[in-house]
Amino acid sequence: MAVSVPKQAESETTTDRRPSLHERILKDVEGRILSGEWPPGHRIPFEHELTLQYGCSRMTVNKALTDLVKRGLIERRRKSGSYVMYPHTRSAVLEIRDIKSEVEALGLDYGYECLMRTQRKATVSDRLILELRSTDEVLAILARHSAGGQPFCLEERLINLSAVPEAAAESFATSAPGPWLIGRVPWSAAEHKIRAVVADKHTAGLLGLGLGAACLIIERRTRNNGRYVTHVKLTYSGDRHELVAEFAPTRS
Amino acid sequence: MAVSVPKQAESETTTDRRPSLHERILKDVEGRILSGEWPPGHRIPFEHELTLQYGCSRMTVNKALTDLVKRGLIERRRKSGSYVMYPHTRSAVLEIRDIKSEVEALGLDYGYECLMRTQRKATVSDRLILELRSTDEVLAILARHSAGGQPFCLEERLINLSAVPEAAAESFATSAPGPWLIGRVPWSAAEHKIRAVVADKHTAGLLGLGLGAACLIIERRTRNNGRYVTHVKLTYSGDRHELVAEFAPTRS
DNA sequence: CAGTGGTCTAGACCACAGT
DNA sequence: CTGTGGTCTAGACCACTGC
Repeated sequence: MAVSVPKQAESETTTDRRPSLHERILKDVEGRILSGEWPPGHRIPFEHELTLQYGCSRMTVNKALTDLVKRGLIERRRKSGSYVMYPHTRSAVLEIRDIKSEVEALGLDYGYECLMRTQRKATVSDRLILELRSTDEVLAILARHSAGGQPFCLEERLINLSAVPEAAAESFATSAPGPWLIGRVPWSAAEHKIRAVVADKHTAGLLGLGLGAACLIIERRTRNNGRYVTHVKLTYSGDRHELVAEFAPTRS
Repeated sequence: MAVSVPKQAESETTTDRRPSLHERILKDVEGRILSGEWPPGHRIPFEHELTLQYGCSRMTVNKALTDLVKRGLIERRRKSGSYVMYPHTRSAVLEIRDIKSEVEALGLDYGYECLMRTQRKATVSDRLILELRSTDEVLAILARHSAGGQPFCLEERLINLSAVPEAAAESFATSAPGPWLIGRVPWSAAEHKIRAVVADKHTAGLLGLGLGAACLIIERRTRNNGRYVTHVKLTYSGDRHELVAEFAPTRS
C-alpha cells in the first residue's frame, strides 16, 4: 500500500503558497531570463538540480520547463540540457475584437446598418477568395458600423453557404453577421491581412471621409474543417482608428 | 516497492504511437470541438471517464485538458466539469519580423542607410514616449530600409540610454538598431499601434512616394525590467506592403 | 555508454462548488 | 457531504545524443 506523502518538502521561501509550485519555478526562471541574469544561450540548471533546489519531484520541475518551452523562452536538448533561447522572431498578439465592443469600449453609441445583401452563385472572384467550386453559393453583405452617430467602419462580407447554410435564412438587417457567425460556427484558423490605402470615392462617401483620406484595411478569412467559411474586409478611417497589439513571447 | 508498470494499456486505435498519448487525447478533443460535434457549452467527459477511455492515468488526461484550457478551447469548473468555451475574443498572432528578413523573404536585395543619428538629453516628447526622467539621455535615429533599390520603410527610433548604455558606442551607420537591440537586450513586453495615414511631404520624399499616398505605420514600444527600452515608428508605403497575421486560438 | 529530457503511472491531499 | 479538478509524488521506461 502506498504511503501518504507529506505535501511540502520546503526549501527556504516558505511563505505565500498561493501560487502553485510549478508556477513559482516558472516565474523564477522567467525572471532570471528577462532580467538578463541568464542571457540567451545560457544553460539553465538540469531538472534534477531544480528538483533539489525546490525540494520537489521531477514532474513538477518538468511542468514548469515544458511551459517555458511553449512560451518560447527556452529550448531543451536531450543529454545536453535546457538553454535560454535567442529571440529570433517576435510575435505580437493582435486582438481582433467584435466591432460593437470595440465601439462601446470607446464610450460611444454603436450603430449597424445593412446596405446590401445578395445571395448568389459564387462568382469567379468569390471562388478565388473562398476557394469554392462553381456550384457553391455565397451570401454577400455590405454593412456599415457607426460610433456616436458617425460612420466607423465598412464591412464587406462573404459567407460560404455550403459551410453555413443557416446563414441564408438570416437577414442581417439589424445585427451584424460577425457575432452571429462566431456564436454558431466553430473556428479553427484564420488569416489576416492589414494594409493602408487611400479611400476611393465610393468608400469615402460611405465613411464620410474627404477624398484622399487614408484608410486602414483588415481582411480576415476564417477556415474550419478544411474549408473557408467566411471572408470579411473591414475598412476603417485611418486617422480615427488605431489597432493595438500586445506583445506576446509566443513560440514561433 | 513500486512495481514497474506496462507502458501501454491500449484502447482500440493502437497503431501509430509517434504522437504521445496526452497529445493524442488533446487532438481528439480538439477535433470534436472544431468539427462542431461538441459545440460551445457542451460538457466534455470527466477526467476519470477519459482515463477509462484511453486506459491511462489521470495525470495524462489532465495534461491534455490543461493544455486545452491554455489554448482557450475549454473551461474547467470544479465539481461541475469541463466545458467547451464560447469564442468571445479572438486573437491573431501578428508576427513582427526583422525588416531585413522581411525584404529577403520577398526575394529582394536589402539595403540600409542611416539618415540621422543624435544623442541628446530626453526632450519633453522623448520623456512622454519612453516614460523617462529629465536627466535621462536618448539616442534618436532616422534610417531608411530599402528593397531592390527602392525605399521600403522608414524607421524613426528612440533608444533609452539609461537602459542600454552600450548603444551610445554604436554608430548604426551600416546596420540597423533593431537586430542589434534584439541580440543584446532581453525583452519582456511590447505594445504595438498600427494605423494608416497620408504621407506628408517629408515622408513621401524619403520613401519616394507621390503626395497623398497612404502609409501603414507601426509603432512599437518595448519594455523590460519595468522600463521602456526603445520606441520605434516604422512607416511603410501602404500599397507596397501588407501585414500578415496568422490566427491563434490563444487564451485571452 | 551514460546522462538528459519526454512521457507515463498509481496513487495521494487539497480546494472548491453543488446538493 | 460528495465529486470535480488542481496539484504533487516517487518512482519507472524510453529515445535521443554527446562522448
